Amino acid sequence: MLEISKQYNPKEVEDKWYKFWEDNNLFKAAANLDKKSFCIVIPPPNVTGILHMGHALNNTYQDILIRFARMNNFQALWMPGTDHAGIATQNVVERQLAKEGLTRQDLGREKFLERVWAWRQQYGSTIINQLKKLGASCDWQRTRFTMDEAYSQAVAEVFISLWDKGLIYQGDKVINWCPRCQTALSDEEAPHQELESHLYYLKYPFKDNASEFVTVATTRPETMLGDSAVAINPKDRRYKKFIGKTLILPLIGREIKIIADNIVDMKFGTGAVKVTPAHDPNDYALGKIHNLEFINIMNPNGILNNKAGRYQGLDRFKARQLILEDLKNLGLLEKIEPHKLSVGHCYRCHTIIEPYLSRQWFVKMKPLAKPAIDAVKKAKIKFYPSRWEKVYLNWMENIQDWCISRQIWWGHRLPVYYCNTCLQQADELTVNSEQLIVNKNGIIVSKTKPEKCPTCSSTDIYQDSDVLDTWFSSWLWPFATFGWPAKDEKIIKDLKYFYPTSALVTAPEIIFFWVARMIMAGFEFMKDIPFSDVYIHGTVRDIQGKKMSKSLGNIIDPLDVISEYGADALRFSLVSITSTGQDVFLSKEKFEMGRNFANKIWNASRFILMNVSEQALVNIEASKLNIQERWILSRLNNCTARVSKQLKAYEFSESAKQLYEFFWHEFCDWFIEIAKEDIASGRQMTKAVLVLCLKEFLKLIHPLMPFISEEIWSRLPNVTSSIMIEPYPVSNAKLIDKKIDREMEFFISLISRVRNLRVEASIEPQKPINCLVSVDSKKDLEFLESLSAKFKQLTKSETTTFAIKIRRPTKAIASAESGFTIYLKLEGTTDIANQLSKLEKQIDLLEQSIKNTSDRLENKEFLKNAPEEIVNQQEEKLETDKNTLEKIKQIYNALRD
RNA sequence: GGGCGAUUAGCUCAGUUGGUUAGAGCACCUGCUUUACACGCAGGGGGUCAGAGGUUCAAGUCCUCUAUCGCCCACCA
Repeated sequence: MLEISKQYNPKEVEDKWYKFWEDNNLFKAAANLDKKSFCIVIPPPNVTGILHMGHALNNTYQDILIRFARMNNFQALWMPGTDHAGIATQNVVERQLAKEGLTRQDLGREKFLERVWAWRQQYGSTIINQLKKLGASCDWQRTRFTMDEAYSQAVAEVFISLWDKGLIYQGDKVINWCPRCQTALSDEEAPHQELESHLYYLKYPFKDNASEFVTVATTRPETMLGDSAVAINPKDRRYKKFIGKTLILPLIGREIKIIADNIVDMKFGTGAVKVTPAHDPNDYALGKIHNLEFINIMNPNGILNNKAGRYQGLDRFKARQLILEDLKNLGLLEKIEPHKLSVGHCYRCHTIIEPYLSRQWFVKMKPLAKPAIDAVKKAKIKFYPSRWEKVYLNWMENIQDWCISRQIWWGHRLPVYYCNTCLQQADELTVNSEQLIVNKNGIIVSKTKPEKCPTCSSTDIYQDSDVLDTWFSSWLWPFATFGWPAKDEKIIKDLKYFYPTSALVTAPEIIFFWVARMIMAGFEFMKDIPFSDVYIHGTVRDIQGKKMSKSLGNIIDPLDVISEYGADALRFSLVSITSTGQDVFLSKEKFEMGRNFANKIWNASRFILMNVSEQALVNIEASKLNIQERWILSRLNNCTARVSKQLKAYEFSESAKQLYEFFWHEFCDWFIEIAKEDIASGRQMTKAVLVLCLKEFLKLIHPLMPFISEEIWSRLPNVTSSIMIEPYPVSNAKLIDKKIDREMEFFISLISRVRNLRVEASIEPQKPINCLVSVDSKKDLEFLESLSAKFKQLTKSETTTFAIKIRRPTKAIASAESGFTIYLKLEGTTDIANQLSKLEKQIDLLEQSIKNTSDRLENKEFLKNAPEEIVNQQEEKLETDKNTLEKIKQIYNALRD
C-alpha cells in the first residue's frame, strides 16, 4: 500500500480509465425494452471548435446527468456529434487559403468544398478528443455530423416537406446582409449592439424653388443616394401643404416626391423621413405601399455601385464621410447631433450588417410555432430555471419568418432547381403582399437533380447556388441523429425508444437559434416534443464579468486546467461554483478547490487502504455498531438522500456542496479522526464502516468526479468491475438517526470548546490537560462516558472527569454551553483579561438573545399566529440561553474574583 | 421602449415553501513537521443582507418605489 503517492496525480489516472471505459463499451447504449431510456443529445459543437470553458461547463452537466441516469439503471444514451457550422467553417478555410494568396473563387466551388472536407478530415475531431479529456461518456460510435449523407437526406426531406405545405417561399425582402461574409443572415444571426453615433440633418431642396428645403434626419446618410421619396405624417401641419411636391435629391439630382404615411413619427427628428426602399426594412414597406422605386446602391461587398453616381467604387463608410463633406460644402448639411443607435452585427465576423434588398428563401414560422407554444404553456416541456419560459414564449409569440438561404458554399445546398426554359417564358416572378412567390413556374424542388423539367421537358436545368442556414440542419438534431427519415428497422426501433429525449442542456443565447426551433421541428416532423426538460445554465465569464474571448485574451483554457489540476478538479470546481442559471465568473485559482478536494479524497482513501487488509470485511450489523459508526451511517444516508434529490432537480452545485461537506467535514474531520484509535485497537466493525462509507461516497461522487472515483474504486478490496455500472446509492431512511445526530453535535461542540480553551489559555498543543466536564443530566453523562476514550483522544487530555453539576474547581479556566460546563485545571499563567472580555462578549450576546426571545414569547399575537412548533422552539431556545447565561456568569464571576 | 438577472464577510458566491445567533470557498490572524493529506490540521476575526417604504406575530426571503451594474428583446429614420 505504500506505493500510493501522497498527492493525487490525475495525469497517471485519467487517460487510463477513459481508455478502459471506451474499450469496454461502457458508454454504449442501444434500445433495450427491459430498461427505461434516458437520452441527451449533445449540443453539437462546431467542427471548427476548440474546447472552451463554456463547453466544459455544458458538457460536465450532461455527463453528470448521463452517468447518474446510467447508475440509476436507465438505458442512458448521450448522443454526440458536430455541426458543420457553415459560415464559421467556411471563414476558417478561406483564411487558410488567404495565406496561400488564394480566394475561394480562385478554386471554384467544387475544389473549395474538397478543401473544406479535407480540413474537416484533419481537424474535425479535435473537439471530440477534448471532450474525452473532460470525461464525457458519449456513445462515440454513434457520432454524427450534420453534413453526413444520411443527415443531409433529412435536411432535404424537411425542405421539401415544408415547401409542399406552402411553408417555404422565395421572396424579395430587405434582409440582414453581411458585406464581409457576403451572405444573408437570419435576424438571430445579426444581434444588435448599441453604438454612439450621430443623427445627420440633410436639406433636400424643392424642385420649383431651390432656396426652400425639407430637412430629413438620418443615421445612415450614404443611403440617401438610393432615396426614392420623403415621407411625412399626413396629420403634420408643418408639412401637410407639401404632400405631392417634388424635391431634388442632392448630389444625384434625381426627382423624388413627398408622400404621406401614418407610420411617420412626427416627434422624431424633423418629422420628415427620407425613404430608401432597398436599404431599410421600414422603407421597404413604404416602398411597397406607395409603389416607389427600389434603388440598390450597393454591391454585395459593401462597395457602392453604379447607381451611386460619383461615389461608385467607394466603401459604404468612406462614402458616408465624403457625402457628408460634399453636402456640407453645398450648405445642405443642417446639423449633426450625437445619437445612440443599435445596429446589427454579423454574429460570425462582427461586421456591421447592411439591411439589403435581395431575393432569399424563407420559412413561414407562425404555423410551426403554435404547437411549440402550447407545449411549454402546458408544461410538456419545462425550463430550468423556469424564468426562461417567458423569454421563450415572448419570442415565439412574436416570431418572424426565418431567412434560410445563405450565399456561401459550405452547407446543404438548397434542393431547388430552375428550368431555364420555363423561367424565360414566365413573367418576372411576382410577389404578393405576403411575400409569396405566386408564379412557381420554373422552380422545381427535388432531392435529386431532375433529368427534365416536369412542365416543359426541357433539360436546361440548374441548381440554386445557395446553401441553407446551419440551424436549418441543427433543428433536426434530436431525431435526424438517429437516422430519420430512413425506415430501417434499427432506426425506427432506436427512435421509438429514445425519442422524445429526456433533457437538453444549453446556454441562454442558444434558446432562439436552436432550442425553440428544435421544439417546432419536433412537432412538425415527429409529432411530439423533442425533450421534456431544458436546463439552461449561465455563461462563463472572466473574473471581471467579461465574456471569455480570444481577442480579449482573458481565456482560461479548460485543457490547461485539466493538465494542471485534473479533469475531476475542473468538473467539480465548475459545478460547485456555478449556482443554477447564474453566470459564473472564473479565475484560475478557483480550480484549486476541486484539486484540493480530489487530494483530500485521495488521502482519506489512502489512509483507509493502508489500514484495511485485503481480507474479507466483517458484515455490518446494526446492533453491533457504536455511536460514531451509527452517526456516520446516519450522515451518509442523509447525504445520499439529498444528493439524489438534488441531481434529479438539476441542483448541481447543491449536490457538490453536500458531498464536499459530508466527506471533508463529517467523514474526514470527525469520523476518521475518531476511528483512528478503533483501527489501532483492531476493531473490525470500524474498518467495515470506513470502507462502506468510502464506497458509497465514491459512487455518489462518480457522476461529478468520474476519474478519481474509478481509480480509488479499483483499488478497494473485492472490487472487480467498473464503478460506472454500480447502482447509484439509495438512502436507507432507517439509518438516518436524528437522535444520534444531535448527540454527536453535542459531543463535537464539547470537543471544540475544549480545544478553544486550550488556545485561549495558551496551553501548548501537545501538552496533556486535565479536564472536568459538568453536565446537566444523567442522560448526557451516560452518553459522554460511553465516548470518554474518544474525548481523551480528541482533546489530548490526560485525565477526564465527567459528572453531573460538579462544583467549580479552584484554579481553573472554564467554558460553557447550554448542556455543559468545561473546566481546565490551570497551571502557570493565563491571560485573564482576555478571558474576561471574551466572556463579556458572550454574555452580551446571550442577554440580547434572551431579551428578543422573551419579548417574542410575551407577544400574544406571536403565540396566537405562530405554529406550535415554532413556539416550542422559541421556548426551548429561551431555556437553553438562560441555562448557558447562568453558567457563563458563574465562570465570569469566579474568574474575576 | 419593454423584459430578465444581480446587489449578502476583503474577494467570489450559497441561502429551499418567511421562523433560533445569516453560511461556504478563497484571503486574513494565531498556533501546529499530531505517521492519510501543508492541495493539510486546530483555533479565530470579519456582515445595518444596496437604499426607502409596506405586508406580517416574524422579512436576507413577500410587495412597491429608488439607485447602481450586467444581459436579452424591439423596424425611433
